Amino acid sequence: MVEEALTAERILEAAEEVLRRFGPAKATVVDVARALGVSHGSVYRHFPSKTALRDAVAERWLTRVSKPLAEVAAEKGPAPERLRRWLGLLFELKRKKARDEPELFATYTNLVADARDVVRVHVETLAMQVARILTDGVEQGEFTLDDPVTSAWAVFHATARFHNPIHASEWSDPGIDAAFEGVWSLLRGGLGAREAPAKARAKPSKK
Amino acid sequence: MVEEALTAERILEAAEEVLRRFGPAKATVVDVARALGVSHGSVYRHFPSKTALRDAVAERWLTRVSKPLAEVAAEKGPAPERLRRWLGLLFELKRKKARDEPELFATYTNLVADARDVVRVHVETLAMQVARILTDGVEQGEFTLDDPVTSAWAVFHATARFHNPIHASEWSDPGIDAAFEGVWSLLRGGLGAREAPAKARAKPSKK
DNA sequence: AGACTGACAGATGTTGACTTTTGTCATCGC
DNA sequence: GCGATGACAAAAGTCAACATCTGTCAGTCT
Repeated sequence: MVEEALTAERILEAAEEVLRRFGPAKATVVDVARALGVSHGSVYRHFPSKTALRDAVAERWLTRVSKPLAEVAAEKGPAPERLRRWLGLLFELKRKKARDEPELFATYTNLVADARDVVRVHVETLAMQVARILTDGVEQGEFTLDDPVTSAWAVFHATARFHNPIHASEWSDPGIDAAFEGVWSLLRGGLGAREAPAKARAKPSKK
Repeated sequence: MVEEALTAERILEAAEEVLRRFGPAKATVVDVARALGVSHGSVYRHFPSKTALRDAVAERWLTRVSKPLAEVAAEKGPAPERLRRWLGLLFELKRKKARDEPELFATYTNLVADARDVVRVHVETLAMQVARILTDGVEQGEFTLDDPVTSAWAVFHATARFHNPIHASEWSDPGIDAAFEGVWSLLRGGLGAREAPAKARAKPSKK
């Protein structure tokens, strides 16, 4: 009988399923191995530690968050509206994960608390997406900014309440959407947002 | 021999000292009573529960935070500079507390996690101080705002990273002051900050 | 009579013996 | 030889017996 080869990919799928079922507190490497019908020693042939396995699961999962955001960031339209949609989508995605996949979300929250590398990379990816939108906006004359990267981080910090899982318990507060509106409107002003001048549409003027 | 009467005030002092020594996890009502040389039953004559006692200690402590801030909020000078100083002082005070009084700070962090009333009042007090500065700024023609109270809350949410104790572990990061600068500069723009027009100094124009 | 006590019940926390889990590695089978 | 195994040591987690703590109240002292 042909057994399917044990690959990192298959382990990740099984691990995600096990995490989804038992949560980060109860899921063990033995559970993952059992789901695959192998010994737990075999899992250690593909991942150096349980932590590495958990990080890898989280990384896949975080990529599924940042991919739709990357699409928005790469759009061509007006930057202020795009940034608004991007931030709204980020908040919406995180909230949805927290609601619909509480066990995987708990795994992510643990990673954030540990300040693990996966999270740093994820956050940097997102900040660079914001920076891209801001740069577009500056080129299109819609934003007034000295340094889009610094501003991108500032936007990220200022909206922490709406995407950092440490604040997840506040996401069901009744006033949270109004709070988001308030912060957004402050940020839009802080970025010097205005209608793109018609001339800038055709060809951005120098500097 | 004349024993000093057992008052709520004396209990609070002893409780604060006990909390400072043992932290919120280890301090007991019996410890507080022992420090005062009375039975723990007597403490319950003045506070209905351990929680109420802890809240009362935290309230005293939080007042010591918000009082110097209230002084800054009540100053007369230019509002943008005043807001900047107010936010900087808030951040500085919280960081100092976290560094110098870790046990009392842990008590406060627990209260925040429990979403207790004392904290809600503290946060509302602070937001109203911000609102006051913003209102002054609008009257002096230094800010452009539809609704200073909404903006005050937005400022508060956007700066959560720099005063919410849930983020205390990030306050020793090397980049934290730069992050604060970045967020501040975004906020200042978002408030429509500008030099106060000379005419406004004498008498604010209507609306 | 009112402030305080101390014994008490139920809730909460601690301890330590025991179980499970993580991670390693010599060995196996294809 | 390569991937997998399973026996093993060390680390971490469980759980029940035990200890402490919270909150109450009948009763003492002044």
